[in-house]
Amino acid sequence: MITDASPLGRMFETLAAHTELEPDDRAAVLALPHSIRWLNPATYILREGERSSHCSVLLQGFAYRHKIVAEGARQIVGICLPGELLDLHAALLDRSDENIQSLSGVRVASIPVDALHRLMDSHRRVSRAIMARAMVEAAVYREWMANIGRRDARARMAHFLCELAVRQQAVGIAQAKAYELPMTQEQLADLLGLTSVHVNRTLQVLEADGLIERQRRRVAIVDWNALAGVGDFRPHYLHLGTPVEVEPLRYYA
Amino acid sequence: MITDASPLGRMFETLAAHTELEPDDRAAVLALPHSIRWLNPATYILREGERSSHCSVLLQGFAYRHKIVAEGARQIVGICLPGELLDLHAALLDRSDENIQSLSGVRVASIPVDALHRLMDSHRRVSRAIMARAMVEAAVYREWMANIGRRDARARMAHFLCELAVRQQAVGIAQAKAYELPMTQEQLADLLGLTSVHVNRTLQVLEADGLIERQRRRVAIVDWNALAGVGDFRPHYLHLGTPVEVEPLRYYA
DNA sequence: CGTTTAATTGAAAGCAGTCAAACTATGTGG
DNA sequence: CCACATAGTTTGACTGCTTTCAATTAAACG
Repeated sequence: MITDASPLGRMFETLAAHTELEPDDRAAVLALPHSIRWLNPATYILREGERSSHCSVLLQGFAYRHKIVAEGARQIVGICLPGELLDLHAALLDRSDENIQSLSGVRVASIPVDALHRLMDSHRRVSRAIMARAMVEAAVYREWMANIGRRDARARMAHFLCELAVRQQAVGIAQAKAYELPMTQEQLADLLGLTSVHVNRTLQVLEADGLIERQRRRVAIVDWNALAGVGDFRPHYLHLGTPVEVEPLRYYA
Repeated sequence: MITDASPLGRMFETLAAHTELEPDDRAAVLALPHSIRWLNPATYILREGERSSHCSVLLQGFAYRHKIVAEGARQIVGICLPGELLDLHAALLDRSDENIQSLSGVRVASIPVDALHRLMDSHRRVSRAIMARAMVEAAVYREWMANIGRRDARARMAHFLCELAVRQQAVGIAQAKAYELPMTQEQLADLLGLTSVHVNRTLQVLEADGLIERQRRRVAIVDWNALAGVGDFRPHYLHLGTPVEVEPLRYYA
């Protein structure tokens, strides 16, 4: 439960999800200097090639990571949810190799890189927690690679829908029975390594088969077990200590 | 130049490549308790689902990370070169979500997780260096995702061949003019999200076009610029401070 | 409301997959 | 040193999932 009013509270919860943290760790995280911005949808938070002196924490809304390859094709390489530290690599490497862009309207906190380094130097458990988060992020990258490289369109889509459901529930922003999918079909296509036309057809098949229902930008997973089966979805790679309870999702409760 | 005889010397060099480290950092890394094993090709170093109390450092030879999806299809999600810390996630998360297997015969050092934690707690620069390496690893994951998701077979293969050339040169194990590709075409296929049949045909085309030459398990990049062009290869995502000099590679000369 | 953006549909083409067989190394034991 | 076994590479014919191209419909927006 996130009962905390501090902007960075959710970030702390995210860190504490994988590593045991103490009250003084919490105090140190919440005490990080930061400035908060509201950004419109589709705003760049970080650009490829950019050098930056601040790290961004996503407080509210969704963001995504993407890369542009030759001929302008785009691959979305990650979806970011509230509580996540978006660009730790900015603190540790030279220039960014990816773009990060808001998907919805977002609230973002900027933390000076120096402050983050001081925090990690002084609080070993926090440092470890941040590292653990980075490990989870890498695990998700690996799973996506397997998803794109070795599953067909139907399975890819099913897998992604399951992942997003679980992750949204894990941070407590899914309404349990259905969730928001704040993406166009073109974005979904760029995420799954497909074309938007094929994404459209794939979604229709999943709906026709009674696995999901769609309504605007919302998705309801009608038959969780079937969808997870189709997508070969096993959530262990998300490293959520206690498996999140994933009950069948429905529009109509 | 790696003029160091200590087994962990190469690991230190790898860490120092992205973060400035001091002599006492070096001493601390080299002082890590460890045991060394020789492993045959195709030996598992880590298995999915496994919990482990040690971290492995690859000292010599090649290894690869992979995941198995439904119906037994395999996706290779990473190639590991000497000097790399293979399974930091073992130290920070519960169970492994991937398999790590030797490609060639390898020499591996096992370091107790506790010792690694103590090192990171006491040496902030080393801790930062390890984190930076993890960031680079993640950057490679992202690039591979873009490679698999948004490039055709020809470009995918070209990109991978370029990456491996640069990375091998970066750790000083490529003979500059040509390098070892210690993989079967089936493994290449599982890495690129293709079939072995198509990998075979793709390699033949690259050779016929005069971009590469093949001989056993060795590859020679005949026309670097052309190959990098075909593969849309830009090495910035490898975050090698000073760009590695990549001269055209040839067998002869 | 008109305008723009996103979703949907149909038909045709193509890149890569599948299946099966032949060929080439490499290695082993007699 | 050769016969056989095994693993990996190569080739051909055919199939098919996904893309491409184009046009239409629906939704979102100011």
